[in-house]
Amino acid sequence: MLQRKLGKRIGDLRRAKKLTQEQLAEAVGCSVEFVSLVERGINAPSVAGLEKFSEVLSVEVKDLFTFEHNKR
Amino acid sequence: MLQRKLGKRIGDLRRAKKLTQEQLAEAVGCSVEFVSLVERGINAPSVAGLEKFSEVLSVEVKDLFTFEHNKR
DNA sequence: TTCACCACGCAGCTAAACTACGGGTTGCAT
DNA sequence: ATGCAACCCGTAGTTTAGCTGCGTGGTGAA
Repeated sequence: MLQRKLGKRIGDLRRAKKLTQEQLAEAVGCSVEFVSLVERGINAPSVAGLEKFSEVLSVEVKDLFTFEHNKR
Repeated sequence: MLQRKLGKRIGDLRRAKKLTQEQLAEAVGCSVEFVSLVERGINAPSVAGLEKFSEVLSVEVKDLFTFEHNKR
C-alpha cells in the first residue's frame, strides 16, 4: 500500500524530470528492472536507496512520502 | 548520515511519547535490540517497518524524515 | 545497593533488496 | 505497416542488510 504510493510518486517525479527509467537507473546506480519494480510498487528501495533517488530527483526524502490526496 | 538523523528523530518521538525502547519494540512488533540499532543509526527499518513506526509514534511517514535544522 | 533503561559487540538467519535474461505490449513516429 | 523506444512482466538467481538473540557493562535514580 505504502510501497504502491511511493512507486507512483517516484514515477511521477521521474516523468516530471523528463527522464527515462534507464536514465534514472544509471543516475541512481541501480538496474532498470529495479526501477520498474519500484515504480510499480512491487519493491521498495532501502533507506540508502531512497536517499539516492531523492538526490537524483531533486527533492527531499520526506517529499517521496508526500502524496497528493485523492486526485481524480 | 540519513540513517543517523532518522534514528535520532525516532528516538526523540519515542521519548516525547514517554515510551521505553522495550514498549516501542513490542508495539511495533520487533526486538528491543533492533530499536536500539535503529535509534543509533546503525540500521534503518525497511519501508514496511517505517510504516509501523510511524503508526505507533502517531506521525506520518514523511515526518520521520522531517528534521529540525541545526538545533544547538 | 539495586533496578530500570540503554549502549554495544558478536554471531547468525532470512526476507527482501537488487540483478540478469527474455518475451510481450503500447504508442508514436516515418 | 514497420521500426523503434519505452515500458510491463514473469522467472530465477545473488547478495545485502534488516532483524533477532545473548551476553556484558555502564549510567542514573530511588
